[in-house]
Amino acid sequence: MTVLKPGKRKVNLEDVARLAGVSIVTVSRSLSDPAKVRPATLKRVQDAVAKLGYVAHGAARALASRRTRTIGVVIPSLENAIFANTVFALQRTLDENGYMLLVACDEYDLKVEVRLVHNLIERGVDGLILVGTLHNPEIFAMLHAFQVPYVFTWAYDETRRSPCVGFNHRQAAARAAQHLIDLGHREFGVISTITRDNERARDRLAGVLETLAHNNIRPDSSRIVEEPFSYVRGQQGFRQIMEGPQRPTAVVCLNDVLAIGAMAECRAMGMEVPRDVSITGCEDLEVAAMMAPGLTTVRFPTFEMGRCAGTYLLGKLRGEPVSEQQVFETELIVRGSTAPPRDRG
Amino acid sequence: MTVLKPGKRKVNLEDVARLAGVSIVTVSRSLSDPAKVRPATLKRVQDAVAKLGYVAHGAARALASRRTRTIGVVIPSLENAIFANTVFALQRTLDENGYMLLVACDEYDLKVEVRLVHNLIERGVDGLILVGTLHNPEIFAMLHAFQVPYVFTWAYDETRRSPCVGFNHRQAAARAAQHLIDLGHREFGVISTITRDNERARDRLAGVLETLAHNNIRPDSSRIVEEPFSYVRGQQGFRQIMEGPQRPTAVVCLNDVLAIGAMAECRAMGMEVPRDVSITGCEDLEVAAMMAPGLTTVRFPTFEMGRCAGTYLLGKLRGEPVSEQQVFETELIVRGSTAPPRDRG
DNA sequence: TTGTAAGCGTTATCAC
DNA sequence: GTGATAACGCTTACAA
Repeated sequence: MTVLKPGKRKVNLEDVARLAGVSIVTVSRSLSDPAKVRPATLKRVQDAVAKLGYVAHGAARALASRRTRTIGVVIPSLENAIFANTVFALQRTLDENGYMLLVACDEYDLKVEVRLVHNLIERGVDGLILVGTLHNPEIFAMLHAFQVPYVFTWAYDETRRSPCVGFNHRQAAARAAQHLIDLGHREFGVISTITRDNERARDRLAGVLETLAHNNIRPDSSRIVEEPFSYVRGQQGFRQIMEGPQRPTAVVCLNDVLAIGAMAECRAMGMEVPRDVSITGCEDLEVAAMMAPGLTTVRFPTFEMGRCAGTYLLGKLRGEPVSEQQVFETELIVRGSTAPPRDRG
Repeated sequence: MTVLKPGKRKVNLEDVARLAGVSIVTVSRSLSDPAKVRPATLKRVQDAVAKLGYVAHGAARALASRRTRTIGVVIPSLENAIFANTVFALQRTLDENGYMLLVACDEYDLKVEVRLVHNLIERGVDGLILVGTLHNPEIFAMLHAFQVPYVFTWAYDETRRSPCVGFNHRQAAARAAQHLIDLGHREFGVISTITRDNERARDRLAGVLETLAHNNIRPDSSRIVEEPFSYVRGQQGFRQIMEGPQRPTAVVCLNDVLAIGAMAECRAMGMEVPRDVSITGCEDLEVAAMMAPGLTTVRFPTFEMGRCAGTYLLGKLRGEPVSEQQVFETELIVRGSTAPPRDRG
C-alpha cells in the first residue's frame, strides 16, 4: 500500500532554458512579462516550452511571488440554485482574468465556515468571498492577520464596515408585502426559512412583518412558520397555515423553493393561485416562472452580483480604486396577482 | 496604483519553533504526524501555534512535499443543477478528508476545457475530475505527462480504458422509451439537448431511437428536435413537434429542464399530461416531481456518484486498491403515465 | 535586453 | 524522539 506520490517535475524552467539557450530568468520573464524580452528570444523560449510541454509549477511560483492566482469562496450550499449561480458568475469572471476558484460549502454552519476559511488561507488564496456579513470573529481575525482582501456577497451592510455586494432583502420583502396590501389583502401567512444564523432570512422576515405592522396587520404567530430550505417543507408550511382557524388570503414565502412547495400544496388542496390565495415568493428561480402561473416573485440579479464580487477582488489585487459597496436593485415580478375574494377580504 | 501584494508570512515555522523551544522540524512533524512526537513536546508546539495564530504556508508545503491536498474538477456549467449537485457531493467528500476543490466550468467547450485542465495542473492539483469521456487528446497527454490521477464522471466507458463513474444513459433512455411503448404508444416526439460534443445527450438519444426502431417505430425527423439547455427551448421544441401534421401521443425529453419547459407549453396549449400526451423526462429535478404531476422521469443518483468520484481519487492517492469503474443504476419514476387515447393510438 | 544571486517556508533524509 | 541540512522550482532585486 504505497502512497502514490509524484517525483520531481520532469521538466522545469532549467530544462526550457537549456533548450532555448538562455538563462532561467529569461524563461521566467518570457512567461510572466513577454514584453520585456526580445521577440527573437521570446520565440525560442516559447518553442522550447511547447516542445517540452512545460507547465509552470504553481507552488514554486507562489512561494517566490507570494501570489497563487487563486480566489476562495465559501457558500452555504450548492444545492441552492442562487448560490450555484453566484459561484458560476464568479468562476467565469475570475477565469477571464487568469484566476481560479476554490469552492467550499459550510452548509449553513458558522463553525464549519471558520475551518474552511482557515483551509483556504492555508492554500494561500489571494482573496476571499463569503456570503453575508454574519461571521465568526475568528474569521475576521484571520482575514486581518493574513491581509487577505475579501468581499461579502448577498450582503447589505448599512454601516459600511466591510466591503460588500448584495441586495436590500428587507426592502425587497417589504415591497412584496406592500404589493399585496395594495391589492387589498389583510389576512397574511408567512413561510420563512430558518432565521437562525441567516441574516438574509431575518432581513426578509423583518421586511414583511414591519410592512404589515405599518398597516396595522399583525398576523397570529400560528401563521408565521419557519421551515428548512426544501420543497417539501414549503408544502408542510402552507398546509399548516391553511389548517388554522381562518385561512389567509395571501401567503408570502421568503424564498422560491418554499414558494414552489407552497404552490404545489395549494394545488393539492384544491385551491388555485391567485384566485383563492395569492402567493408571493422571494427570489426568482426560472422554473417558478415556468411552472407557477400566478406566482408573484422578487427577482434578485444574482449573476450580476457574482460578477461584481469577482471584479471587486480583482481590482483590489491590482491596486485599483474600487467601490467598497454595491447594492443591486431587486425587481418585483407580478404574474396576475389579484385582490382577495370579496366575501373574505 | 501600486499592486497590493502581501509581504512575507508574519509567522512561520521558525517563530513557532522558537516559542515552543524546539526545532523547526519538530514543529513540522507535530503538525503533519503528531503521533511521532512526544506528548509533552506536542503540547508545547500546539500552544505556540495557537498563541501565534500560525497557519501553514500551503505553497511552501506543496513545493517540499509535492502535494497540494487540492483536487480539481471541470464541469460544463453550474447552471445545470445536476452538475452543481455533483460538485456539492464532491466538495463534501473531499472536505471530510482534508482536501479542497478547485472548480472550473468549460461551458460545453472542449477547447476551453484544455485551458482549464492546464491551469489546474499548473495549480498542482493532486487529482482531477472531468465530466464524460470525450476530451481533447491534449488533456490525456497532460494527465499522463504529469501523472495526475483522474476520473471521469457522468461517464460509462464500456471499453474500460479510463477510470470512470456514471450511468448507462443509453439504457436509461431506452427504458423510458420502452415504458411508453409498453403503454401502447406508437407516435413519438423526442426533444434532445444539442448532441454535438455531448456524449450523454448522444447516448440518450441513441437509446430512445434504438428502442423505437426495435419496435418498428421510426419517428419522422420533424418530430426529433435538438434544443439548447433551457426551459424556453423545451417549450419551443414541444410546440414545434405539436405543430406538425400529426401530433404524437408521447414525447420523450432528454433532460428534465427541457421536460419542464415542454410541460409548461403543453399546459399553455390547453393539453394535459398525461391525459392528452405522455411526457417523459430524463433526470429528476426535485421540482419536476413537485410541479409536474403526471410527468414520468428517470432519476440519476448524482450525489452518490459525486461521492464515489471523490472516494476513488482519495483512495488512489493513498495507494489503496480501488475499483476503476462504477455504474450507478438509474430509476424510472412513474407518476400516472397512461396509454394513448383510443381514438388516436 | 539578459544574467547572477538570494531567498520564499516547508518537508525528506539522514544522523544522533 | 529530535535536530541539522539539503532540496523543492520559481521570482525578484540588482548587476552587467
